[in-house]
Amino acid sequence: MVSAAPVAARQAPYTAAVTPPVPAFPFPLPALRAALLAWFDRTGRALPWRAGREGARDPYRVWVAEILLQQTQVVRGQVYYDRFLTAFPTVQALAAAPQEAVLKAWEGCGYYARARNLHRAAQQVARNGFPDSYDGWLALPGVGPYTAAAVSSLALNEARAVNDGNVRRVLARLHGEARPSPAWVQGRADTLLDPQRPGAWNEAVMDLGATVCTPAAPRCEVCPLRPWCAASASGTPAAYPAPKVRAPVPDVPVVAVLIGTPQQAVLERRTGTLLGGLMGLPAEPLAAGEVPHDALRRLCARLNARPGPPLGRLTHVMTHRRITLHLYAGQADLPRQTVTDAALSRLDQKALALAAQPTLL
DNA sequence: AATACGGGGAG
DNA sequence: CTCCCAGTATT
Repeated sequence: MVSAAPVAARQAPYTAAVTPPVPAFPFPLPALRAALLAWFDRTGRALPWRAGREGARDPYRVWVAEILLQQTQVVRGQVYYDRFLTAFPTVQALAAAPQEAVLKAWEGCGYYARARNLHRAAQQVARNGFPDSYDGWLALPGVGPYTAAAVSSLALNEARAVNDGNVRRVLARLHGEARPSPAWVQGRADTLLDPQRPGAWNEAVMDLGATVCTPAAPRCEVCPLRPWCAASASGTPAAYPAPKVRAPVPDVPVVAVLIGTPQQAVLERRTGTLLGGLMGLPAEPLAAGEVPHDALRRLCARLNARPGPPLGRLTHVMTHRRITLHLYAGQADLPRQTVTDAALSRLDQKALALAAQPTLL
């Protein structure tokens, strides 16, 4: 029912400081804004990072929360938020901490580049002070268009519209758009944003998406935007937006070795983008057609260790990998670490738990 | 425009 | 099982 707004030719996606031209806007903007903000003022969630005056929140707390909440549901982010703020109450404390301590606080939360970038950015902020604009925030590592809009609207009262999964779904349904492009969503969000209360508006749209305009079974009966919603009128609101096509998840066999005990073990620091910076049991992916025991010999040769008996097998699903880990014992005269002191991925936590329960399987 | 990047909740 | 989550960096 609604045609996509034309995108300005040279405008970079995501950075839409300028609203793309919108043809005849289909809603009465003041009434729609008033309806959603009234709903938000009545039923908005009381979350720990929402303390402080509207539009003048503590930038450090807002920032940490927004990084933690990237691709992470609020209930889970809240646990890590409390843990992280206790460990690093100020940006100075975060900047002064070693990376291992930061990753330990992030342990199990996933997407560990968030923690590495946040730590690096904190060192810039401790030196230069907090950015005073959307563009300043955007320049920090780990801060993209979403986070820059969130922090600048919530802490600086800057009129910037966030574009996250909630906003995408709410606007796709409101307009009846099945395949909203990022630029389309940003344009609509910019138009809708209440410039008088940008922070509250952003939180209101996200709250609506999280609690009412949910992916599978939206509760249109209680939605303050129902009078204007094309998807609700269609009778099948859950059909908007259409599901994203996802690449199949490959199966990746891996061999790992436990040298020592599940409590005191030889650990390696992972490098690269996958689990980079975390510690873990020495491990190697199997080559094509290789059997686990041959990979174990290769791994042990690298470590100068002697291969031992199998301890078990486990599977671990990540977003884009399904790992089958074959765990063996090994012997070597190498320094061990107390595993509870190290920052480990869930995969390594599972492997150590498996080794501690050798009767299973 | 596609892909890599964790882990878990909800249906 | 599938789909999604207060996204970002890299290609």
